[in-house]
Formats: sequence, structure tokens, C-alpha cells
Amino acid sequence: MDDSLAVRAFGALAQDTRLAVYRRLVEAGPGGLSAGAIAEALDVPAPTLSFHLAQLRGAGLITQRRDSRSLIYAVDVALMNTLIGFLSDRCCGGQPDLCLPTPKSASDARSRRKAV
Amino acid sequence: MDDSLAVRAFGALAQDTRLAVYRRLVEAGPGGLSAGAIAEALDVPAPTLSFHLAQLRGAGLITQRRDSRSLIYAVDVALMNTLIGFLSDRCCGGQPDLCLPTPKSASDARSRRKAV
DNA sequence: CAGATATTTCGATATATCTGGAAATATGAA
DNA sequence: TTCATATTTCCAGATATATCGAAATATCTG
Repeated sequence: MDDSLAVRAFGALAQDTRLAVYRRLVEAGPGGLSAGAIAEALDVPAPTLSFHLAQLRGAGLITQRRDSRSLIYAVDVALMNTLIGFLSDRCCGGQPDLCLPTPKSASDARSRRKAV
Repeated sequence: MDDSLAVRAFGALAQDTRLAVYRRLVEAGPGGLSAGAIAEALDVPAPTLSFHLAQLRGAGLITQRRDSRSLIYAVDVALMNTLIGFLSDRCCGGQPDLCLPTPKSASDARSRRKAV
């Protein structure tokens, strides 16, 4: 993953409304949600939401598809996982033990790093 | 993890220089690096770097300690892991299988989600 | 203390982002 | 077609962020 793509992705998540939208879409999964449904759920004016959806989409975090009059947005699971790997990439150089999420489970950090 | 803390953290990572600094510190691990060492490595003017280090610190992503005349910055591994968990929290609602990092390894996403 | 080193704070300018009303576009229904 | 629904694009003002020279602060050394 390119650094500038990561900067765009993190930038897209660095805003209250957008983070809330993204989290709803992560929870919704591949089925996604219509713009209207998101606007209603989060009580955001349509133009404002449209702007934020475009930002998330520009960063590659979500996809768009049309279903009749509605536009459905859905999380891009692959990029989500890439970003997760990017955050801890090469963590602690030669001593990966220092990067463990919790003292008890070592497999988390190890498998995550491999997946990048 | 509070949403606004996540917004601050992602915002801190949403800038080229800061992301580069953070990634150096992640690689350096708990030992950290001095401001001067980072400035030299990334070729950033001292005031500019100082501003960005303050942003990362304000977001809780890095810590600061003094060692003689130098200030040493180091990654906060706990917040790094919290952020990682936050990204995929509740992913795909009832069907976590849809969130797998890769088709072959199911344990990654599962253990990650538990750790949040 | 005086001088040298390491880093920050100040300040001014430049650039980017957020917001939402009004108008435009796309689709479906009568 | 004409009307209704769903969503976007346009726009302008308000707010926030990035940059870095100059000056200030902290710490070590002699």
C-alpha cells in the first residue's frame, strides 16, 4: 500500500460524520445502505452527506452502486483490512513481541503482520 | 474507544509527514527516536517537525520523554492496537465471515475483533 | 556564569476542508 | 409526458490546518 493512499484513507476517516457513516457501513457489510437511509439514521442534510460519501469513495473506503432511484454505498472490506495491516506494519522492528494487542494473545499481532 | 478520539487519531495520521514519522516510530518500537534523529531522517525543518510531533502526541499516538538535551518520541502500542480493532469493530454485523482479510486465513479477523 | 546544542513557541501567510441552501440530474410511476 | 422521489453538483462563507523563519526555552559543559 502506497503512503499517499493511506493518508487519503485516514483523512477520510478523520471527521465525525464520515467516521460515523463508515462505521455504519462496516456494520452493514457488503449489502450496504442507501444514501437516504444513512442521512435519516445520522440526521445529516442530504448535500452534506453526499459530500462526505464522495470523500469516502474517493479514498476507496466505500463503493457505490445504483438500485433503482437509490444509490447504495457499501464498505470495501479489502481496503479496510489493508489499512489495518498498514498501521502495524514492521512494528517494533526485530522484536514483534513488543507489539502484542494484549499480554495474553500473541497470535493476533503475528498473523496480522503476515497478512500485509 | 470514543469516536472523537478515533477521529483525532485518524486526523493525526492523515498527513504525509506525520504518517512517515509515525511509521518510523512504529518500526523503532518502545525505544523511540529523538526529534533530531527524525528531523534528519525525514529532512523536515525543526519547527515543522515539532508541530507534527505535537499533533501526534495530542492524538495519543506517541509519547514523549526527555533524555538529557534530547526529547525522545515513541509509539503508544496500546492505542495503535485499539485503533486497529476500532476499524473493523462489528464488521458485517451477523456474518463476520465476510470480513476476512484473506480467503485462506479466518483466524485474523476473528481474533482481532475479540481483542476490541 | 557563558557558550553550545536540542527543541519548542510565536506569528503570519497560504492552502484545504466543512457546511447547507438552491438548483440540477437521474430514475420510476401515473 | 408530467409529477414525485432520490441524490448530486454548485456556490460562497466560515473554519481549520500546514509551513517555516525568528525568537524563546531547556539542558549540558567548561
